[in-house]
Amino acid sequence: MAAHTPHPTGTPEDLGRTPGLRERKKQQTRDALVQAAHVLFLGQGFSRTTVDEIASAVDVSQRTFFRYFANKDEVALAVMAEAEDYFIECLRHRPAEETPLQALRASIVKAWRDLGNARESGPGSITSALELMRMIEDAPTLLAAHLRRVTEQERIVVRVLAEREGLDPREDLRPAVLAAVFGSVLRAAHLSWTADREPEGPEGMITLIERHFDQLGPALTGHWRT
Amino acid sequence: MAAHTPHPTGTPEDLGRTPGLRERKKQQTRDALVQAAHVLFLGQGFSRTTVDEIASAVDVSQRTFFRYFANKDEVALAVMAEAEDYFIECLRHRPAEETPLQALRASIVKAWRDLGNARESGPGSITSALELMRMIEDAPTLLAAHLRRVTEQERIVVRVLAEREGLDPREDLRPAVLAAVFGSVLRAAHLSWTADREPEGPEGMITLIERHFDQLGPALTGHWRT
DNA sequence: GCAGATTATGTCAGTCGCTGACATTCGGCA
DNA sequence: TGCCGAATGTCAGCGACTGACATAATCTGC
Repeated sequence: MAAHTPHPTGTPEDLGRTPGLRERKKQQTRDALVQAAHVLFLGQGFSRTTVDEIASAVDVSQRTFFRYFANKDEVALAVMAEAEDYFIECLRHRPAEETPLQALRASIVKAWRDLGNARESGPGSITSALELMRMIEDAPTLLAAHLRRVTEQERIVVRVLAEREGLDPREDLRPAVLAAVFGSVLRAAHLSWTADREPEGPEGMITLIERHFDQLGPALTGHWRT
Repeated sequence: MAAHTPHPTGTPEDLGRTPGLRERKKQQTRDALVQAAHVLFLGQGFSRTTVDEIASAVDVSQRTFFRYFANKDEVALAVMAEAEDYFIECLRHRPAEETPLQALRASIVKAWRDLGNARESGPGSITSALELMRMIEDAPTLLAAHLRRVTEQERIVVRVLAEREGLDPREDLRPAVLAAVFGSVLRAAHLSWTADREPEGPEGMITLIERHFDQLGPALTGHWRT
């Protein structure tokens, strides 16, 4: 809103900083679409909200909506997508001394915590993402789309892990296996979250994730009956 | 076609064995739909096949198709659904001495092997299921639907494991975690299968699954660089 | 066998998600 | 100011899916 840059085409360091009016307006309508969709979804449910409603709430045509988002699912998952990207960023900057599993666990906890401390409310807030997760579970197509996104993220995790440890993911199966296991533990934690319906915020989610990670060893080894 | 039962309402043991003409015809058209869909999908791709085509190939109305299958994805995944059910059956009959992880691994191997040895070809054959898996990967909505099915299966696995070991899955997280890990290892193996494009049949898939399971321990523990 | 209750199926109209094609408007830039 | 390209609107259309109602087929008791 408050533009602090007087000259549109200014000093060299302005390159990429002030993206120009056109770019700003695009980002603006994109954010507006996400926000409007979010409000409508939480208000009246995902399936009972039509794309036309979202579009006309922002006063753009339906066609324009589909130029920003490939489908209705995408606008719903846009908020979570940011969080996922941030997690990847965290993973890339973990110290090399950590084991791969430690690095993954530390990254996801850091990602949740940072995002939780950052914006408290608004369209991109973490509480919004948590509300979204509840919604996902009872919208079949949305859940499906979300799972697909998760698997795409897993592929990235495989690549990052392989780079980090300096090995070829096609020869060594460990990156793929660990990425898959990591993703599945997270999903189990998420399911637990939506099922138990604990009202705590991001910190509640973090402890849930930690609890599930702690069960990884016990779940895999030996008999369970004492 | 050749009716060997002279009396429609026959002996007591006929109850549930001969489901009546109506029920038989239903099963018949259902099978025909699955088969026709399968042929069309593999021939011209999933997205380029319309429901109308499938329906008219079996000479029923589109509306009837949707009374058998909730959506286009479902008819594509119908074949794999049988295999999944059989796996659950295998898991239920594993000896109690095995650890949960051993039981899961043995069940999936047995399921693939039995189904591989059973019907060599036909609409419900295992080779069909393998062909399907290739198709799933490049049909976004289909992949999404498949992933959703997988998570539903995981919930069942959680229940079976909890019963088997006699504990409450809401208190003890191990069933949920192990089920999730198991599912993720399988998905990694499946991805590997579709990526490497090894032409071997069910046995190839089995060895792939075993190889991935063998990497579970190594992937989770310690550093990877020697 | 035969009415009458059930149940599967067909037909039709309609909604919604999504896409291609073309015209129009608006920001970027000389 | 005037041109270029990008963003948007409009329109027509396809395909997945659904509700409502009519029709035809099975099943049931007699």
